[in-house]
Amino acid sequence: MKFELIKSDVDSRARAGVISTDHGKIETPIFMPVGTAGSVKGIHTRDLKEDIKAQIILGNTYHLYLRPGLEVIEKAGGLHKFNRWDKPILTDSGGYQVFSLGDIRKLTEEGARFQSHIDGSYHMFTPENVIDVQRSIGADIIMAFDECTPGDADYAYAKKSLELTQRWLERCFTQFTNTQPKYGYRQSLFPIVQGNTFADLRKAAVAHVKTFDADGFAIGGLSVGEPEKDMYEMTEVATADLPENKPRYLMGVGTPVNILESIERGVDMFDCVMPTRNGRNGMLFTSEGTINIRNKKWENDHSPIDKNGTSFVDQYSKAYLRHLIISSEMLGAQIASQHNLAFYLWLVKTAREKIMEGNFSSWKKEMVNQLKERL
RNA sequence: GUGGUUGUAGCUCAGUUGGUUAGAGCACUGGAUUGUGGUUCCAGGGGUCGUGGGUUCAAAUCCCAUCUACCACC
Repeated sequence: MKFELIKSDVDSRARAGVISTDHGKIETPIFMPVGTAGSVKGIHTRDLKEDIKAQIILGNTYHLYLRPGLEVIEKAGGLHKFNRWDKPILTDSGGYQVFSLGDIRKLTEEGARFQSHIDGSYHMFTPENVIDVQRSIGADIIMAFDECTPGDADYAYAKKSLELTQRWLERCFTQFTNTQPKYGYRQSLFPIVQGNTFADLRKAAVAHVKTFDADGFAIGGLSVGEPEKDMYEMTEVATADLPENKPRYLMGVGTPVNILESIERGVDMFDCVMPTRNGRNGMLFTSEGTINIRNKKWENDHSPIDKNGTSFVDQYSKAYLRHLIISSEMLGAQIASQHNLAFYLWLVKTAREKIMEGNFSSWKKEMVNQLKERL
């Protein structure tokens, strides 16, 4: 994998670049739709490509490992063949699931023991086997196994946790170096910067990850309950010291405003469940603000969902989409997800254009105000 | 016609030996959701307790009448 920095903004740390993988190029800044179990819920790959214009999607190690399991994916020839998505894929390592499924985990130096949410069976993730699993899934970008601390963790816990994540990172890279891709194309391993909301820990974490010859770097442990202000501060602390010539991936973020603020702070890659999960529950993001389509005021509004939208689904009326969502019709979740993803991809594409034109900052300021509106 | 059962929120139902301001789930109206368990959480509105009498300090609860729906019998 290769990253080329095309243009740096004059007024901020915002950047435009291109990532080249064996499955094609990714123009940054980019948003990556989340496809947990090998599918972006409710969206065909055709629409993902042609309508939403996604350039890379996520898969989830935790979920794919539990179901369908590695044997099936290997027999399919890897995830790209299995789900018929021939562009780049990134897999999350499962570190976040260990955190978010908190009740059923046990962390040790060796790794994380957890119980399947599907059948209650016991499993162990270690830095080594998480790399192996991601070799089997075959994503272009794979993530290190880390511990993601909750937003309100105290300093002592954050420090102890960071040190564990750092030891795990060493083991991830050792395993990565000692193994080969299974399907004939290259894979890149991204370390993850932890350190919670403590600037000195974040700085130490960045210094540590830079000692590895990685193709890109992720910032994790944010948007997990900490104040928004802390999230921006920690992002700045991280991007200040990360290598200029490698992409930065802010994990799990976020709202459209979060994304613009983070692009301004030097982030190149994003993923978030918000456009799909919140979409399924009736929350729509548009260039004019946020809509809760369940609200009664849309009951008889027969205007398009988003008159400025780029997706064909934007032609459906608000009243119809409200009816579908309230009736729990599958099509409602599909339309809302597709609209939101198309909007997110439009947002980062436009941000990139503005960076290229050299007027990102003024556009971003205006856009952020508009995005905060509730319609 | 006779006997029995039933009636409490939009729906399905709780409601103790009579005892504060009659509850729940779903639905409805708002809000939340950030490296996805097709969610989950928070808040709110809404009831002449079928109707009319009676007993009692006090009735959704006990008594009488009446209406409604259903069941059985004639």
